[in-house]
Amino acid sequence: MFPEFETYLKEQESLSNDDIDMMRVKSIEKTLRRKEILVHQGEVCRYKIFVTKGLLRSYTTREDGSEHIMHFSPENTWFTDPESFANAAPSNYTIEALENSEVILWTKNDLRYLVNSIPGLKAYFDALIYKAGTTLRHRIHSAISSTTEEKYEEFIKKHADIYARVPLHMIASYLGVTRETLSRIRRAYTIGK
Amino acid sequence: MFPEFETYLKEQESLSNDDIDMMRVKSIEKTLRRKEILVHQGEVCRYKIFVTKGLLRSYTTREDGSEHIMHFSPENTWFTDPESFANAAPSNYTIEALENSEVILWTKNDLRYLVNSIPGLKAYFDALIYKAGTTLRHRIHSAISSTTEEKYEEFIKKHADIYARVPLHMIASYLGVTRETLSRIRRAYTIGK
DNA sequence: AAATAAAAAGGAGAAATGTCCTTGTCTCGT
DNA sequence: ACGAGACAAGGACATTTCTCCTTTTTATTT
Repeated sequence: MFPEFETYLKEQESLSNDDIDMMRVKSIEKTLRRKEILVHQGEVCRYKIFVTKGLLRSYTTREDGSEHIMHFSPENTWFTDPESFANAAPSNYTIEALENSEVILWTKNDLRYLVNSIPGLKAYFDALIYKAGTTLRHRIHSAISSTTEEKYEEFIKKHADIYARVPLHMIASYLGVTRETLSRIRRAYTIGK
Repeated sequence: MFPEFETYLKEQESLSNDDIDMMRVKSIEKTLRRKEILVHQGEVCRYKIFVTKGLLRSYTTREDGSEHIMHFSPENTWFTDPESFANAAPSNYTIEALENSEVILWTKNDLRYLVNSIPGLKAYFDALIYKAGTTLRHRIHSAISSTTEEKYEEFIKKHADIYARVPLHMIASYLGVTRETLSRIRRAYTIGK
């Protein structure tokens, strides 16, 4: 579990073995079964998460029972609820494993310590935050300006890996439409080649 | 123009007069008339912008001529196109003054120099980026999970200042619906008190 | 102050989406 | 390997939104 993380991180950022060891000491390894929930809506998301294997999602449930998926996080990605994690506030989201997964966790305090101790780690996370911001802005622009068909088409192009691994109704939920609408879009889309 | 900025910034972050002077030296003051465009779609957004007076917006224009508003930036807020600014890439957005406005500009190089020279400035911008991220995530969640009426209601509550200053068709554009739809929502909303 | 432009509301029909339902297939867990 | 549950597709109808249009009101400019 940690070896996969080590391999990945060394590709991303040049870190010494000592640096990696510091991160290992503070890390918590966890195995999740499919459908297992890591953070329940209303709980504090105490961890920054690195997914070494499998796939997580975060979603909210409204009063009427409808689910709305905020994010998919496959292997070799970082994940958390930033608002809950940063402020130790109850999370609006449920974080669930969609496949049998393996994750590494760090608490906020430990992560702060690591960022202060390991040169380059702050810059690494800053770059990730910048990229995440780009993605968020793009998703907003798409939400307000694209047709459902365009959103679907972009999703399967940009997230072919996720598309192949999650049920369609979750893609519909991520895009903000019902599964029936997505089904209609797909019909028209496949016929139109 | 700069005095307003100085007043604002000193409230936000404890900076020495020397720090402020450094920022002043690198700053570019600019006055914009209503409807004047600061960055055209396709141009590089070379500046990080602080609005001391007035109101800016960023928007895209699609092939069919429809406009989609990404952001409103009133006085005492920072603004730029992060993707264009960071990478010196052509911007997808047009940045336009909606009122006669006054802005202060810094280039990327100058800002990098300032952030490296002024203690606390990096942390200040980091905090702004975090808050912006929270806003973006909230807007996405709203886009995929709220009804148009809920989006409208939230907008006028959270952005009462903007609501009072921009035409309704721009709010519709920001929310991702046509002005006719917004008009209908408002009718139902006002009747339902 | 008058002339011009912009903004808002509303109507009517078309298109898209949501809702509720059934059916057939697939998949997962035991 | 089997059975229960999840998933996908599609039909039918209701609702929402879009599109195109006119009319009235409000702002802006000269």
